Amino acid sequence: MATTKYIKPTESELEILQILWTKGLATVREVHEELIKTKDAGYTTTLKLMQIMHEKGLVKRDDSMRTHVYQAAVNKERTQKHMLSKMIDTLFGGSPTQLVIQALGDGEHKASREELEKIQLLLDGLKKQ
Amino acid sequence: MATTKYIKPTESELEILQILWTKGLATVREVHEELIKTKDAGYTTTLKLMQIMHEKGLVKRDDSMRTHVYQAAVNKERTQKHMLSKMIDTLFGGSPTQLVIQALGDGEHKASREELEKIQLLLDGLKKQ
DNA sequence: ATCCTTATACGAAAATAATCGTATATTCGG
DNA sequence: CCGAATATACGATTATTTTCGTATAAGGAT
Repeated sequence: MATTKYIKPTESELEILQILWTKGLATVREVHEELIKTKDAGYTTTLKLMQIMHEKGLVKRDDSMRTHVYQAAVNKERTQKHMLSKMIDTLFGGSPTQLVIQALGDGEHKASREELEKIQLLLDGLKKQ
Repeated sequence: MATTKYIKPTESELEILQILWTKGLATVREVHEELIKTKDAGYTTTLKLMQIMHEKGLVKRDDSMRTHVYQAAVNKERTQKHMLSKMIDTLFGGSPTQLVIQALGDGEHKASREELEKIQLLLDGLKKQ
C-alpha cells in the first residue's frame, strides 16, 4: 500500500510540526522554547504532546540518548495540502479562487513583489493548460 | 467598541455556517438535510449545535413561530479571513504566497479560466502598489 | 558521594466538542 | 377530537484535546 492512513494533526500538533519542519531535528526542550514565544504552556505539556505525536506516527525520534531527538515524520507539503483542501471545502464552498483572493488581500500578511512574481509565474503556467 | 470579541467556530459550526451563508435563511430541518448529504448525524445533534451557536452569537434566529428560522450572525469574509490568517501562521510560516501556490496547485479543486482571470486582475492590482 | 538541574514516563484532571435520548408542545390529516 | 409527525428544550454521556502533577532516573558540579 502506497498511502498510509492520513492522520489529522490537532491545532497544537500543527504548531509543533511547524517548528520541526523548520528545525529538522530538535529536542523537546528546543521545541518548547520556541513554542512559548507564542503561547504559554508548561514543559511537561509539550513533552506529553510530542509523546502522543510519536504514538500517532506524526514524529520520529532517536531515543538512544537520554535526551531524545525528534523530527517530523509527516511531509510538510502533503499536510498543508490536506488542511488547505479541507478548508476550501468547508469554508470556501469548494472554490480555491475565493481562498486565493482572500489570502492575497490579507493585510496582515502582505506579499512582497518577489512573491507576487512567483505567483505570476505559477498563474502563467496554469493559464497555458 | 467597534469590534466584538471574535468567536472561533468549531469544525461542525463552520459546516453549518457555510450552509447558512449560502441559504441566507434556513430552519434546523433544512440545515440538517443539507448536512447529512456529507456526514451523518441525528437531527437533535444538529439542533443542539445550532442552539449552542445561538448562545455564542454565531447565528441569529427568529423564534416567533414554532419552527425557528436561523441565519448567520457572523460575516463570511471576516470569518474566512480569520481562519486563513491563522492557517498562514500555523501552517505556512506566515507566508501567504506558499499558501496561494499550494491552493492553486491543488488538483482536487482546479480553478477555471474565468477564475484564473479574476486572480490575475487582483494580482495586477497588487503589483501596482 | 551528594545535591541540583534536567530528562522521560505516565496517570489523570480539566477543558472542549460532539452526540443523542427523552420530555414536552404544536400542528396536521382524517 | 385523536394519533402520527415534527418542533424545541435540555440534561447527560461520550469522545477528543490539552494541561499538568508526580515519580523516577541520569548527569553535572562541587
